Amino acid sequence: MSTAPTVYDVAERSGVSIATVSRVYRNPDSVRAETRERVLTAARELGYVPSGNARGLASRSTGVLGLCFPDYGDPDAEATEAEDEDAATLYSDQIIRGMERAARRHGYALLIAASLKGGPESLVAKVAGRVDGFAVLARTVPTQELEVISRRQPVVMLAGPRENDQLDHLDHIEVANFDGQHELTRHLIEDHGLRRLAYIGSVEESPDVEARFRGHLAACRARGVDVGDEPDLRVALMTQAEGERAVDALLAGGGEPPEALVFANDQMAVGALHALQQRGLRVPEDMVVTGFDGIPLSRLVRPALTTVRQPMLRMGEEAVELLVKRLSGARDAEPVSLMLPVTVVRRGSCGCGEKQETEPGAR
Amino acid sequence: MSTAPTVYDVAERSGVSIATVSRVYRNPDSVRAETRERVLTAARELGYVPSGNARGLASRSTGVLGLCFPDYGDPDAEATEAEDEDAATLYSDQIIRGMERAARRHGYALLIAASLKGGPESLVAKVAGRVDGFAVLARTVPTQELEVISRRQPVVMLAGPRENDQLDHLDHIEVANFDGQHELTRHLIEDHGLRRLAYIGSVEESPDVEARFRGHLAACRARGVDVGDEPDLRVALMTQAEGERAVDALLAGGGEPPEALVFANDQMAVGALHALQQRGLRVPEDMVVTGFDGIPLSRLVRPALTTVRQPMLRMGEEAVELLVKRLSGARDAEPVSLMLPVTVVRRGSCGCGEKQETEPGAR
DNA sequence: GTGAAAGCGCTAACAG
DNA sequence: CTGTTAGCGCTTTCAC
Repeated sequence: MSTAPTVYDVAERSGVSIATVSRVYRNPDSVRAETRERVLTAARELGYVPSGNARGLASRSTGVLGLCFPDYGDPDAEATEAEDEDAATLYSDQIIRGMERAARRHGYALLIAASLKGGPESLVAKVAGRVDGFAVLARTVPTQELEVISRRQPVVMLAGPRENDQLDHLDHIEVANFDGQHELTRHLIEDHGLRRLAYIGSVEESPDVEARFRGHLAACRARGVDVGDEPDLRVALMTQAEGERAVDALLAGGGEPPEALVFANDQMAVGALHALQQRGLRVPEDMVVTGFDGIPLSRLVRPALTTVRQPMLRMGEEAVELLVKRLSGARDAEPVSLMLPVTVVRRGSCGCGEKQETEPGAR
Repeated sequence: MSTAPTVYDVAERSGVSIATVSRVYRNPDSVRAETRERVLTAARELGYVPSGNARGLASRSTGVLGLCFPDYGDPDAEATEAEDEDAATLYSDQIIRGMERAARRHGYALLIAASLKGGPESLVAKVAGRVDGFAVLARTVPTQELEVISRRQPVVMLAGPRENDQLDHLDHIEVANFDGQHELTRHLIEDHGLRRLAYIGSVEESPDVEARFRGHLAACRARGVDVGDEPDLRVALMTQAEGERAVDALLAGGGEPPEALVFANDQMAVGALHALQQRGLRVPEDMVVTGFDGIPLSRLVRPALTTVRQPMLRMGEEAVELLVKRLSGARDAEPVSLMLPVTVVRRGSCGCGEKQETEPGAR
């Protein structure tokens, strides 16, 4: 593999100038058909492929959009190609797919990178330097670094609430966590007449998870249902295993057991379903269970899980739309903030037989 | 957003030369600590982000690996955010995840793009021009184009058999389709004593799917089981819906019904499970069903599906390893061809109660 | 340890 | 329609 051929080589071989070679690729119609063919032939013979870098440099644009997401779990932990895979199939994969799809529609490719740590040269910087604009999953990147970068190119922040500090000039997309949980809890209280609800959250300080809990709180309080300021239980990881453990913890103590277990995500809820089954408790007759996220698994378990579906795919698409909009003119427009509506999916685990969907008031 | 600051701006502001600014980013230790700080400070104040393009141009490398995959389904068909999503979650998503993970380990980012059609400037060319090397899912890209590109940079071909023609210098990773199906069919015949097997394939000319059928054939013939030269049925799409239809087609005709339905993928098999259930037929008592792929759904359906699990995640990882190896020296080494072993997963749908796994002879 | 200068391969006016 | 000419922003010897 010698040195790759350049426009000069192609130009020389086809007897035209480099400008013409360039035109053939950028705007074929602006070159006479015959000339074009000569150039293309020469290029083929030489094995010429235009350098994206040189192009980007000269034209100040890359035709690539980016996505930075957190490094879920360490890459060396060879996950058992079965169990955990489903779990991870959530967030980032869906967003990636949504972005890829939308990007393609607009003629962009997608550059993805999970966070790495490094010297002055961090992940974002690397991505930022190679794309026209990018999306960041909340809390993936140091605020200050993002601030600097976002001064130079469009960035959209995904999930999480709008950052309080200096990032308020970024476009931003979040999901109606509060509304979703609020509606779900309301449903349990009003439609199913439940009063003793146990909420299982996470110790992790995720704004999204917190918003869900606040939705739960609000729904309870508005209806005089007894509820503390804190989740009844906070787990470390929000996994199925933790969900199973949660059941033990909540049913172990004396006193009257709850009528419903309201989980902050589907994974835990699924784990709970297992644990409950093993204890010989029926869902929903003996105990109602609900989740949050709407992962594929949620509708496959028995009973199917009542949950709140997050539109992650759509989030990815919207992110691209926002970026594309900025890139085509509206660079200095006011920052946009989208709140994507969620869907409450009522299924067997709360006692609703047929699947029903509700979309709580999204703004 | 004015013009982005460059090394010159940073150099001027910090009172050093552009060379020093460059060094601070490429090799921090080669610059005196004090100087380095001055530069970094200036950079921060200015909002400087190194241009990946300029870097790539100057250093002839991008730090990015690529993946081209086919455009499954049209992007405008807003899939019902539930049904079809699971299906698509297969192939490309898993590969993407595997590649991303491995790429990250090696300090690379990943550029992904689904096929688009376009002028002389096709998808691959775009990707190729922006990465140091890339993987292509078989049959995503015109052979000739690939041939040209692969003369200039490492390319690894994923799935599909090694292309016969001029692409035999590419590294190549495939999955043991033949072995996997062979072992599965053998299992049905020898361990379950079945003799009347119906194979459901695809009209599409996929080499992978063909290899599976050949594995089936070989297993049958070696044991004197009656089987034709062609699948008993070829469907158009390999979807759940087609799987349901297949059941109708195969059970409609007079004559003795088959004892087992051997599907070329899991999707169809799952559809068949539904259809069978609706007809009041029990699986596996009345009819054995098997799939191929090992999608998450396969272990969630009831009865759980006996299938052959493909290591797509690993394929992504191996692809990156191959690329990295080429990029770090072994550019002219002999082309490598990997055959990844598959795993036969015995579950309820063939009559095996407990889950058992077998890895047929992979080379 | 730091500076000067020469490109990397391409696009983009501007002439012809 | 095609050629000429400047850069685009950074890395990289080679001196100092």
